[in-house]
Amino acid sequence: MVSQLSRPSSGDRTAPSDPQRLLRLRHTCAHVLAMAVQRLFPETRVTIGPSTETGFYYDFDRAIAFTPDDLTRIEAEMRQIICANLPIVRETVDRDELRAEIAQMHETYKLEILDGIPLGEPVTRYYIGCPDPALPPGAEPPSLFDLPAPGEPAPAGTYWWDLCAGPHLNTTGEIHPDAFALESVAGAYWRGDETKPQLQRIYGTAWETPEQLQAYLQQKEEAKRRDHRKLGQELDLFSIQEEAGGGLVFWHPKGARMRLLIEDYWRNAHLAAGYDLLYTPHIANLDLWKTSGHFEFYRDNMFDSMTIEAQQYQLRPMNCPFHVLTYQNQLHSYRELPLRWAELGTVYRYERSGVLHGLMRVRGFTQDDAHVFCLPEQVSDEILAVLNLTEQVLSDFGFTEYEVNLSTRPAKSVGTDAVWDLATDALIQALDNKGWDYVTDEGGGAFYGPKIDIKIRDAIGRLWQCSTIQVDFNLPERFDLHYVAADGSRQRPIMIHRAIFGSLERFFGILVENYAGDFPLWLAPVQLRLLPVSDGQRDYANGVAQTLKRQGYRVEVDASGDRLGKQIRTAELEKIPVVAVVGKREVEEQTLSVRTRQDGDKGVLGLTELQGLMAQAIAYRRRV
RNA sequence: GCCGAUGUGGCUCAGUGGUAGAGCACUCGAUUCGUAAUCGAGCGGUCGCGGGUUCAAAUCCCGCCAUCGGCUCCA
Repeated sequence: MVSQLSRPSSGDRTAPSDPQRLLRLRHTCAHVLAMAVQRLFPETRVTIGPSTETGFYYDFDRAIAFTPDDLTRIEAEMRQIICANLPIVRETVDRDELRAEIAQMHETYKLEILDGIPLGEPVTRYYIGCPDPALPPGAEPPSLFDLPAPGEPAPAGTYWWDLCAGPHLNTTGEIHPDAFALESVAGAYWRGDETKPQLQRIYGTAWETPEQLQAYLQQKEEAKRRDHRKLGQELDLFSIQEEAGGGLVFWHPKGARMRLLIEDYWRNAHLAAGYDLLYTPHIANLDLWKTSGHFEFYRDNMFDSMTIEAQQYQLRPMNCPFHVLTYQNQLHSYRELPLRWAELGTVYRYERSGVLHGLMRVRGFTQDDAHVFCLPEQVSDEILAVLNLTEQVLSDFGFTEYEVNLSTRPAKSVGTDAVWDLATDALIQALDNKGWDYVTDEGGGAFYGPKIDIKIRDAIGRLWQCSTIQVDFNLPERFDLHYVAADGSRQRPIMIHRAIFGSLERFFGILVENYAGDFPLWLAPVQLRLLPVSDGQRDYANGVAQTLKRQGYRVEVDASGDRLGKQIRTAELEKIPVVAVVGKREVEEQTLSVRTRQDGDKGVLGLTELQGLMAQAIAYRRRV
């Protein structure tokens, strides 16, 4: 057996960094993790352990839960294995022999994996360490706890193996012992299927160098610093309260002020882009949802219906049927189309308790929804117009980098293939006209039609899904919508669903994280705070505040009576963009000592200079 | 929903079977002060909720709720 093995060269941690090597390194880390776990907890059964974007994980089946202490021990064991610089050896094996061997080890998951490998494909295993031919199969190999010093050969027979297609590093020593870390343990279903047994997943992160690991950990800290749930609390923007229930958002005055600014911007942008606005109810007769198909296809996400005078009513999970009813309310000529109707429509969806997450995943939220009813020949241009509007809106909020997905027909869906092809082609044509690159997500569409999803990249490089554009041939059919064509015949309009923010709640959360709570001046809930040095300047400060408020600025006067240093500290902690100190000198000279968050002390300014500074930042949607 | 962890004043956290604590915030008093915390006093919690064990429960056990990290799902 040993003769078939290809021996690796010695450990090499200085190899040039390339993406393929990083994948191998992470995959090898997963194996080292599994080896460490099985050495420490021999009753554990192994499953799979791939690399991830930042590291690796391995799923284990073990009756007892791993504790944080266990992770520390496992990590130490991994470091032993790495420092022992054990060879990693690939072996092509006979399927039936391996099956017998695995069966004897009671590694049932591995057996399932083995049987899932198509006949004719080679079956390989990867050793860590070198199997000792003298050691009978299944026998306990020597302990790794008394490994030799790094660089010296490991004792013969110290090994572990995993059924695996690879590829891997050549030795465990190629992993830098200070460039990996175990991160967390979590539940995960076998094969990602919630009807299958739940396993314990240990997550780790791994990099080429300790510096890269540190950079990653810093990035994680940075994300924690920007967490909208933390900042939402600290800046008093919103809350989610246990008494009311999970996933239901309370907008506090400052958050509500920002939301109003966002909504105002949105309304103006839509009116300018040829949209009309609608307001429609939050509940409707259940029959409406049966007609629309939601009751059949979306029921899992709908709250239970309620009975009102022997009729069933349904809290809405989507706005589209209401816009359809509005369309249906009268006969439309082809001359009227396209009709573009937008609504900040609040919807309620049942989400399983475990998935709720701050503002990003809630049970009640407001979509910036719109539906375009148009002629078939208008579809492509209308989608292009939506893409343009989306780009304009997102970039005004500071997002200029996008990743675009085209999602095609899912398994659970309505309509004929021909109709789906037509809709998908219209989306592709619009994307081509816009000149945007996109990736296709096969089967990722809504049940009623294909869609374009736009993800935005935030200040620290993360992607967030916001905008969505969907072509729908289904609802017009179900509701028997029509328009009167030039020849007097009745024809079916095509419906485009679209949202730019997606959900106001989620978009707001993304804004908070993108700006880390340091909002551009046009969005800041409080733009300017005046700080009186002592009580004698309070009247002057109030007068200045009044003047600016009348001009539409959001201004406060610090009424705490604290000393100046404390007032500045408080304003900094609240991330107020501009503060103006008012002392005796300023009152005498009718000036203000201005300090901005970005630039610090701006010196003494007159009122008009301050207005100019602020007006410019607002006009350019900049931070100040 | 599932796995694991967590839940103590408005906020951040200490307290592991024996009379509930600190800092900040808040209120009051003194100070009227010049660019990131003035000093002092006071108010404030049936320790997430419900049940159980015990002479005695924030602490141990059970159930539920919420939050956090994941899985599945998703705006």
